[in-house]
Amino acid sequence: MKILIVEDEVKLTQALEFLFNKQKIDVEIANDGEEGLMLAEKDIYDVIVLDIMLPNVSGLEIIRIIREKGIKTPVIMLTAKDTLDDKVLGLDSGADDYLVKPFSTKELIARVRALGRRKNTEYINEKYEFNDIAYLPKNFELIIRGINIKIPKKEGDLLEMLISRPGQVFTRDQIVDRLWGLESDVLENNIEIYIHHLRKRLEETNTKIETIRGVGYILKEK
Amino acid sequence: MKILIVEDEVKLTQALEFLFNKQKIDVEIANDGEEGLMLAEKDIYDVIVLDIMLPNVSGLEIIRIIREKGIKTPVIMLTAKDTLDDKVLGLDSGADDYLVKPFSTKELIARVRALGRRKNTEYINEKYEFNDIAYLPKNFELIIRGINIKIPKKEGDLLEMLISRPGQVFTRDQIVDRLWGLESDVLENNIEIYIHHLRKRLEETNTKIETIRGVGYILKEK
DNA sequence: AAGCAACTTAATTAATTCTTAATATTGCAA
DNA sequence: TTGCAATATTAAGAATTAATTAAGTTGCTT
Repeated sequence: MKILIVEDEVKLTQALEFLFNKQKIDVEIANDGEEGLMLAEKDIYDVIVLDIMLPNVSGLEIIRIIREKGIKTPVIMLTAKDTLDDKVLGLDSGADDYLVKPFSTKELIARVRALGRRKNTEYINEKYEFNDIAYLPKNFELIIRGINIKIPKKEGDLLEMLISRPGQVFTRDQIVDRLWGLESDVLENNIEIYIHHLRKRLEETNTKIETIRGVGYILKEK
Repeated sequence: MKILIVEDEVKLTQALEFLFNKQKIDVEIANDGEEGLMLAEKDIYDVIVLDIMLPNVSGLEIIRIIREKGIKTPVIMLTAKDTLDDKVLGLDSGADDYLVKPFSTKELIARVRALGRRKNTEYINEKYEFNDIAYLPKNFELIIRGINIKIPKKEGDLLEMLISRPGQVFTRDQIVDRLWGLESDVLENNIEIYIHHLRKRLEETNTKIETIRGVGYILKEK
């Protein structure tokens, strides 16, 4: 699971990053609204944690914009007591949950987990299932015909991305961003290599990865 | 998605072009009002970004004229703080959104995206449906009798254009402009080739592409 | 510190898509 | 109805993008 935290208090973000990492949850940080919006738009996160009060672009703005764009990633809002407004309370803002500052980090982690796992959300934390395959991100295990196969991390991350929303196209950019981070400059060829590895593993299954030339890849039934 | 930017600051337009391209958004630039109007009239863009203060013809003029002509492309206005007038603020000008200079390029990109994806906009939808066919531009998939067929990009772009407004004639010029860009010098014969490909795909359906001799093509029920 | 697994780079091969070009057909006007 | 311009068809080769293979590097584990 990979989450985005948009929050301008640097100390807090550092602490959260550390705690989430301990829980095997990857974290990307944005320290202002503008950067947060840019990252959120990438549509590569499982959960977004969003402070309302932000420099440049407010949290509510960010939600509005990404929801307009059809991005359905669950959002948890962080609000100070004195900025608690009805929109947030009623979750009309487009957010899925909120926490009032100061909050317990344990509580936040629990809620991130809960949202990441929620039914109806495309991402499910514990186990992804599609067609005749399943994947356990926690142990990087691909399950085919009841047999669990441990696969390398990068392969796992890629598979997780694809299986989290089968039938949806993931662009090469999205894949690079998610697997190698934002300002990485790995050769795009690496995508093809991991796709290749996964395809080999899926050979005997009824599931395939389709190429959308010039765009990206998509997980489908054969 | 393809957008038109009408703005006389060359440095700004160059920067924007670069940034939009990175987001896989095609950009056409006009550096003065006259050229901008000429291009906007072509009615081949998904979004138009329009500076108010322009040499020759003002941005407000351009909107007025294209709206009079029935062109519904969403428009985002760029205004300096000191030329912010009520018309723009109230969006009575015919524009759909506005940004005050200096603006965050990320914000602009976000808003272009939001408008480009808006329902009822002619281009860019999740799914186009007409008669007995449908098209998914994201995956370049044509759906016939419940079967999804992947088609090449150029074919897809052409189909998207036609199916976005069925029953409307698209001129050969519009098609060339949209598929190959303005100063391209591909042989016009290419249009016929792609029309031909699409027709083959539509053979078994109840939908056809009709030739309007000397003008262009139109998507219709058989 | 050696050995192994995972990851990255690089180079080659394969496949698809786009364009050119050459030829055939159609529809319209004189 | 003949001839011309516009459109349709087909085939071939360029160009682009992806797949594959191999070799080298890193970093972890024991």
